[in-house]
Amino acid sequence: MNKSKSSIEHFGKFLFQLQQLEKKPLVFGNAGKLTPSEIHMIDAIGADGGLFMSALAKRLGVTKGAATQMAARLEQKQLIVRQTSPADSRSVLVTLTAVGRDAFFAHKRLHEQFYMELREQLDDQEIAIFESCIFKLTQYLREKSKE
Amino acid sequence: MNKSKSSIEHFGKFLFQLQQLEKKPLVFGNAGKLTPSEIHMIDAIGADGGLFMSALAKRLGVTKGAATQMAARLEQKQLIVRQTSPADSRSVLVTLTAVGRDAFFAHKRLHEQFYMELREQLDDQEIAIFESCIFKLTQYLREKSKE
DNA sequence: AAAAACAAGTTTAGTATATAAACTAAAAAC
DNA sequence: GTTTTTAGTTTATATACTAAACTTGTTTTT
Repeated sequence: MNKSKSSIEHFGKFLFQLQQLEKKPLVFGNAGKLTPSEIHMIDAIGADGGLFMSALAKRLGVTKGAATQMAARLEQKQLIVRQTSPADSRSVLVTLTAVGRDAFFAHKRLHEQFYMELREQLDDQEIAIFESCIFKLTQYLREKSKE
Repeated sequence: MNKSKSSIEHFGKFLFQLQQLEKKPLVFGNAGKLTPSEIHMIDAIGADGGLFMSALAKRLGVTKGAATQMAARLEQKQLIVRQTSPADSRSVLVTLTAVGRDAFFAHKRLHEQFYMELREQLDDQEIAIFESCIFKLTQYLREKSKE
């Protein structure tokens, strides 16, 4: 029980440390400084190759209104393009511009590099089990959120 | 390489899922609804048994100004007490009231219960290795942030 | 001991990010 | 063809934060 108490504290601290790393605006490629929320939206769009506003909002876990505002800002910065769908003129398809894609890849590389650094702290068996734990927990949380 | 690509995505998703869980205000004990930042400050104070404003700000990873504002709100809600130190009249010692402690313990129980749920998804070996990984990574990030 | 430097905390103005609710317009259902 | 649903936007408001100026109290320097 004492052991588990200490573990939960380490877990909490780990999450806190990760959060702190993503707090301040950073430069991504030649897109200039982007806030965490901005690059987060860029990332969601880039990972999908383009999506509609509703799907984007859902993926980011925010309301459609919030997504609209952020998308307006990114469009003004010329990192994304919004175009109404020919099939359904209510729908708005969001895609990255060349500069947006540049930011997307810069961010992706940064994350990959960071994740590799983390992996270097562990041995092969630890990596294998750690990653399988993450996968299981992700599945569990997904099921749980459906309830 | 394909395996590792998928792992980083699961890791990212896991962190996102955890973040989503702590987004909306919740009721803690008889302290009423508290926002994530409010309960976070309560947690930091309760875990220490009381601390000074600077230490509190540092622990939360925010500026002293931000800590002052949040503390003012929690004091108004009668969850904490601020008193100037007799040793150094510039320093302000922050402690929890009875209601604040109640919120602290309610939050702690919630976290413990959640962490137990996560553990139930894993077998004994996985738990042992997962927790040792978390510990190692926490240590690594701490060293890294000192640079 | 007086002046300068430093430290603890607060205040203020501004910014980022979000929600909720009212709204417009298009599509689907009946 | 009217009603309902869906997609997205707008607006007003709230939260949480920072940076910088500030006040007050404590050290340090000379």
